[in-house]
Amino acid sequence: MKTQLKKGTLEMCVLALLARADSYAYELVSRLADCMEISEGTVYPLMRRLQAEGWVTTYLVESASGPSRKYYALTATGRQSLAEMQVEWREFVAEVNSVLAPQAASEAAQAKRNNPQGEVE
Amino acid sequence: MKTQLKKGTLEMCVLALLARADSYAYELVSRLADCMEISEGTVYPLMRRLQAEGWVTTYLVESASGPSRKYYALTATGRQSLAEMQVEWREFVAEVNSVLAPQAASEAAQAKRNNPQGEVE
DNA sequence: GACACTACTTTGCATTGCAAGGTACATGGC
DNA sequence: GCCATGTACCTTGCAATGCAAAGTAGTGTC
Repeated sequence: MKTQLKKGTLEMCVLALLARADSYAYELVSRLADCMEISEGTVYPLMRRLQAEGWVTTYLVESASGPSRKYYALTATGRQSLAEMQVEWREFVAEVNSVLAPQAASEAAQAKRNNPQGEVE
Repeated sequence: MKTQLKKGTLEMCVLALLARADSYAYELVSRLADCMEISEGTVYPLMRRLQAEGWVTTYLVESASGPSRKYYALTATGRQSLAEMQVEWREFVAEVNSVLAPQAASEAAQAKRNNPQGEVE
């Protein structure tokens, strides 16, 4: 079931990590493992998709001990898309929560208004 | 993109609606439309899946004006599964939020502790 | 009967996770 | 040198589950 929940969120999570620091794909897998998991079989096609969208660029860095690393950096377009995804995510979470418990959802909406990062709907 | 976000959540949302009142599939579509959308092509196979899992039972009710309606009712097993799904959903949301903004996520975790419905992790 | 609405159903497709398999490079042990 | 291990990259087949589109059936209205 978790796998299905993840669909649609991993791109955004990867972009969010890259917004904080450039990474190579293998490193992203371990950085993400702290909070959630993404498999290697997923991350490479995913990075390719992000690149095709123009959301990331790549550069190679020689490694002192091992193969060279292909780093990914967020583009301005990618940063913009990440912001839009985050808005969509928040709206989506609110929608689901309003289905699960309409009363609790309105409390969550209040908490969101008090969140400095949040945007008033 | 929204479509992918929805994957994994619709079963839970449908169970949540049924927890509040029995419904027939077509009605579920319109009840859900208030907060989020589910297409007809989705809801019927989904109801079949829920039934196969033993989470819902069905009964037929003659309609005064139109074809008879196939109502779905939540079973005790379904109610249990719904509760488990909700726990998983909350954990998942927290995970994603912690990736998006590690600091804001810890604030959300505090808000969750103050939520009477919440469960302390 | 034709049309619109309600209610149900199926099917093909697109998308995107995962697991498994593989390649290449560097290092260390035998 | 050969093998094992770890790092880093990559591909492929599959499963699952949304959606759109097509269809059927019952009822009411014109």
